[in-house]
Amino acid sequence: MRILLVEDEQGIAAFLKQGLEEESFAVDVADEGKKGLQLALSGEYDLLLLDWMLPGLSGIEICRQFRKNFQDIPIIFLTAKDTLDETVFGLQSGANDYIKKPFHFEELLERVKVQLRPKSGEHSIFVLGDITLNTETHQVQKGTREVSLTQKEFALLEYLIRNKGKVCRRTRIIESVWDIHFDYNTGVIDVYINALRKKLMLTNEENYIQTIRGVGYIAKEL
Amino acid sequence: MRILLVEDEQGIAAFLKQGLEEESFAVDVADEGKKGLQLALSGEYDLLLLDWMLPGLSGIEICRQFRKNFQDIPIIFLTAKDTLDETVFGLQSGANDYIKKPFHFEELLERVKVQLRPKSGEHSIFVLGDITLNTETHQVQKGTREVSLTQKEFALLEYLIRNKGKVCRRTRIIESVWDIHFDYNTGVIDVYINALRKKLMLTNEENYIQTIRGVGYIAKEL
DNA sequence: ATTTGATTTTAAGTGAATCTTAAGAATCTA
DNA sequence: TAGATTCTTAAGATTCACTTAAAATCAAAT
Repeated sequence: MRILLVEDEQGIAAFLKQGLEEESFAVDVADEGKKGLQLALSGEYDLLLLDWMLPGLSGIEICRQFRKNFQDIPIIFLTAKDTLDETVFGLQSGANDYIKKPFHFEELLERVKVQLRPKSGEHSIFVLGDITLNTETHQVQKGTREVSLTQKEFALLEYLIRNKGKVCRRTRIIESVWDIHFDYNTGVIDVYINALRKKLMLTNEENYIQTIRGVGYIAKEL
Repeated sequence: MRILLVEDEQGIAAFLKQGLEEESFAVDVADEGKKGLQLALSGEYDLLLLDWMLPGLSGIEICRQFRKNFQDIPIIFLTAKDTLDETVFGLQSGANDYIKKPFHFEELLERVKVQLRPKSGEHSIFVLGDITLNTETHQVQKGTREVSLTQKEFALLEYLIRNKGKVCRRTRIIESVWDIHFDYNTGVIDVYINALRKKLMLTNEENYIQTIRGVGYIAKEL
């Protein structure tokens, strides 16, 4: 799930970005209104987090313009304002929810998940054969054995399992897991696939992660 | 309240399902171990009733695997076995109660209700290996030795133990223990983890508090 | 109000784990 | 079989956690 965060305060932006990424969202940050709108309109995001007060365009203005083209993408406002008027105004302009600063990250996360729920039915536990991956606790098990994965290994496995049964192209993988958007000619993926297969002890009879030559990989049950 | 019943004997399953539904529980039945675990992991249940002997996975195996992801959901075993050994084994693997077949439905119902009773007066003593932490008296012991902790040290240890077995992310820790919601890039956690390990004299063989690089820490028994 | 001692936080150097790159070996496809 | 793609390994770069010490903050007592 891709989230666009438009927020000018460095600290808040960094904090939210990290927190959300730990929850395995892909987060891009714009620190200024105009750029925010531009990115938003690229259509690559599943959810928008907009600060209310922004240099350039205000959050509300972004919201209104964005809604002209995208009706279904949820928008959540981060706002220091709490007067009814303003809030109503915000919701009228097409936002789905708002949250007052200062807020607990938990609370934001909760609302983000609520907004995304209908689409993804988000469960924090994913299963692939006898492999379970828990995004909540960041733990992976193969059968009864606990497998310890590094961050990148975990992120890659999560991506594959989330797309279980679908072919995952290398370009997509590198975009989602590594956040690299150009320059795909790197061998990282291979290295990490290798690491995963090793740690999960996948054999030829139990090749939950198969390679599709020239395209990418696919995770599937046997 | 949703209950998952994993029981292979048709008759018993139907009997219990009906009885519990009359008490207005929502009951799902799995007649086989593997399916049982799968359903359990969906996270939709408030209580698990597990038969001891099952085709596929044994009840105990389900219990153990389930516990890795869900610490707070009560589990009751239905068992024909009554030797002390086996029962102890069951409770050790994470069950909250067990009931010997044959049993009166009333009795089962009673125990179910006990387990679901709103957690009143929160347990004040938490245990991690040979470490005990008493929120009532604010005391901590390692084995027989009393360990004196400062407020923050205590708060951190309490947080970790309350979430025993789960990975605690740094952002969560800093939110819950320090109440810091932005600007998390501080080294405090490291310093305090260090202090705890020192005061508790945790060695490499006895590392109740393990670090998950890039993510956070986990408190767990060995 | 000032001092003192304890606690909490910041900061910085060090070391270890992880990430990335690169290159040769193995495998697949045309 | 040749060329391309993927696998595997190892080494260099980088990031992150550990540790220590010192600064800042807080609380109690004079």
